[in-house]
Amino acid sequence: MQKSGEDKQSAAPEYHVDRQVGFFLRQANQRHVAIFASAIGDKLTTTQWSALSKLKEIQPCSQNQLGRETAMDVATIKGVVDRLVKRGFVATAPDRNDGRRVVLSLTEDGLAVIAANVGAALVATEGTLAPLTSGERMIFLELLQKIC
Amino acid sequence: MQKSGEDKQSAAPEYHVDRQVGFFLRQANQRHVAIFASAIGDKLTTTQWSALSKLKEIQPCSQNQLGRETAMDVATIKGVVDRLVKRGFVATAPDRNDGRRVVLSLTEDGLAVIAANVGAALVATEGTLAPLTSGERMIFLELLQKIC
DNA sequence: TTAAATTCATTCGTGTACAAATGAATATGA
DNA sequence: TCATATTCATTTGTACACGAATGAATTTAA
Repeated sequence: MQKSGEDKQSAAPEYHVDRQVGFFLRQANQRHVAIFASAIGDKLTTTQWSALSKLKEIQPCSQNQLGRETAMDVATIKGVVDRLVKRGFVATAPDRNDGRRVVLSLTEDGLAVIAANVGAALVATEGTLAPLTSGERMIFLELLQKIC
Repeated sequence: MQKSGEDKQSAAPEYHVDRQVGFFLRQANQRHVAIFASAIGDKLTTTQWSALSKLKEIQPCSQNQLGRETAMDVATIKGVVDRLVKRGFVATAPDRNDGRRVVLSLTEDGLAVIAANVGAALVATEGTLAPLTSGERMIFLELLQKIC
């Protein structure tokens, strides 16, 4: 007896990696990162841009909190923040009320890079969604959010 | 005069990173990688699985070709293949007709891990798409492919 | 209040991901 | 044929991404 759902004559069940969501998600992300890199003018990565933009919204805040808000691991956000500090976009200071925390804030230069690149960031978003009509974009974004 | 499209009273134009496609794509991919990791039984990453599965389809082939078929950089596919060779899933051999190439093929163990994990890979796909109805899944996959 | 649990930041190790440079081998065209 | 271009694989350097472990600081609950 054959299990239902398998091919007749016990042919190998078909499996194609290149038809799985994961395969597409990885590539879609790769494409967006590439588009973003070519659109942005100050050598900022997508994650660095996320950290800067989010920090502008919620500053001052701790490193781990910024990581949580941007979906980055503690180890990941540390590296990202370190590089932004090194470039002078983010400033760190000890928290008076909590000896564990490092308080992050944007510097003048940090605010300036953000202002200078918001347009490019929007261009990157536009470029990534370019293959879709405006109707498709709305549907896509809605469904994409559901699987986050 | 104000540029059309901006807010009245020269309020700062709104920009939210956490509403951009890139932000969602990164997270969706992260979630899928996590689901895949917990579903798979042999400590295989999503990229390693892609390489193994694709190699089964097109073997024997060169390293760079496998990279192209799986959307991996030459440097990336090298690292992935090296780890698979080290674990005994992939075998390498010099190409008689082309002195530059390294011919890749699956070993017995390689074929075995694939067979042992196809089910888990499908479970991972299912888990990633779980928040969507079957109708939504079809639409989502179609649109996702368009932006790859 | 004090012991246990939690949070914060850091570090280590492994694994993608890609730009750029290199050298060897092959393919192309004048 | 022979110089040019292309392809292949490798290496270096930088940047995410996360598990796991550590130690210090703060919270909590008994």
